[in-house]
Amino acid sequence: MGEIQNRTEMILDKLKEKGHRITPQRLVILRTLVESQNHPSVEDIFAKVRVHFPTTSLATVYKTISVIKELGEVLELEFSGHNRYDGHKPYPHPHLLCVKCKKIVDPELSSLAPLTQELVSDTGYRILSHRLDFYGICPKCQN
Amino acid sequence: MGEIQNRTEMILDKLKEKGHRITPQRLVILRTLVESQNHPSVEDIFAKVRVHFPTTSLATVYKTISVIKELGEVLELEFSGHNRYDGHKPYPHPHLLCVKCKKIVDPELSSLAPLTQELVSDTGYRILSHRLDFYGICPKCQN
DNA sequence: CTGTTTGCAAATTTTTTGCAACCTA
DNA sequence: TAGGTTGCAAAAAATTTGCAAACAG
Repeated sequence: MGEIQNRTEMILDKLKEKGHRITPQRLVILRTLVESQNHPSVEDIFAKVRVHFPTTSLATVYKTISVIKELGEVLELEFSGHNRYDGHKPYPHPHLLCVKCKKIVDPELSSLAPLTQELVSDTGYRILSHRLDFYGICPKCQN
Repeated sequence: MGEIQNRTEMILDKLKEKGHRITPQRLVILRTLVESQNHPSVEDIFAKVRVHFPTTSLATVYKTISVIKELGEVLELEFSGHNRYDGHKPYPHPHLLCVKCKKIVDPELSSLAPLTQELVSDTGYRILSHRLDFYGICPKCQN
C-alpha cells in the first residue's frame, strides 16, 4: 500500500541526490503531480499550491515541473497553448480525451503491442517512444 | 495524375463556395500546404510565401491556415511552441518520426482499426479523431 | 462598388529568464 | 553559511485581434 507515497518518497530521494532542495512549495507541486489522475495543466497545479501557499508564483510551478521533468518523473503532453502533465504514469502511454468536458483518461489497450510490432516489422525503425491521443466524446457527454 | 492540382482546385472551389476570396498570397499558402510532404510549420510556410510576395505578413499566414482548417483541409499537429501542418493528408493518421534525421513518414498500420475498435468497446467513447506519433531511429540512422 | 483580405502594430497567452531577498541543508 | 529557490517583473515566443488601406469579385 501507499504506492503514491512510495513514489513521492522515491522522487524526493532523487531530488536530494541531484543536489536539489525540498521546499514546502515543491512538496505540494510534487504531490499534486503524483496524485493527479486527470493530467493537470500548469494552472491547475498553480491553483492547488496557492491553497496552501498563497504567495507562490507561476514561475515556481514552471521551474519545479522542469526539474521533475529532468528526473524523468513527469510526462509532458504538448498542446499548442495548454500543456498538460502526467506525474502518475511518467512514461508514454495512450490517452483518451473528451473534447467536450476536457477530461483525459488512460485506456488499457492490449492491441498496442501488436501495432508497435507491425510498425517495427514494416519499417525497421527502432521505436523509442510514442504519443497516442484519441479524441472523442465520453459516455456522459454523449447525452 | 495531377492529384495535387485536383486537390488544390477542389479546395479553391470550396473557398469560393463559402464566400472567401482567392488572393495571390492565399494561393501560395494553399499550394505550400497541399504540396508539402514534410509537415511545415507556420514559419516554413511564411518563408515560402515571402519568396513570391515579400510583403506578406505572418498574420495573413495564420488567418489563411485558419480558414483552410475550417474547411477541414489541413491537419494541425499541436506542439507546445511550434505547431506543424499537414495539408497533404488532412485527416488523422499515424506518423513515424526519426529523432536523428527528423524525417517524417506515414506508416501503413493495418492493426490500427482493431486498436480503435478495442478502444470503443472498452470505453464507450465516440471516437472523432486521433493523434498517433511514434518516435524512433530510422534504419539509415541506426548505423 | 461592396465587402473581404491584407499588413501593420498592439494585445493575448504561455513559458522563460534575471535577480535580489530568502530559506534549506 | 553557502548556494539553491522563491517571487516579482520583464522578456520571449507563438498566436490573435483591431483597423485603415488595398483589392477581388
